Amino acid sequence: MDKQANFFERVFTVARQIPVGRVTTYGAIARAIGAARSARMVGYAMNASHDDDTVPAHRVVNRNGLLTGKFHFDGTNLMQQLLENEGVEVVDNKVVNFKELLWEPTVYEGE
DNA sequence: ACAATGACGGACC
DNA sequence: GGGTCCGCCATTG
Repeated sequence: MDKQANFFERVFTVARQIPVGRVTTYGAIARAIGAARSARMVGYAMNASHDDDTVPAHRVVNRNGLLTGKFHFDGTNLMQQLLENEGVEVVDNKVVNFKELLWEPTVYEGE
């Protein structure tokens, strides 16, 4: 469990650094925590983020800029609503100007 | 310990 | 350009 919390904690730490009105990808976060090939785990960690409301999981999308995780939120379009609320335009479950809004997290150098 | 799964990503067709 | 398959790696059954 400790290990798990550690892994998720890395993801949460980086996710919290995502500026408002900006988005990032699972792969970007994965690299930031030193697990470039664990992009799926990032999404998995996001699933656990429900326990931590300090993690803006709605700002995390896949490499396509598609709101893949929107289905995991309470509402069907809750994720989109949150993004639009922050100024991120979303159309067809996809982030508009995704490339421009894409924010690359800094490498989390814990310890 | 083994097999299946998954909020991804890249390679391949 | 679009659809499909495989690989990654931690979590869960």
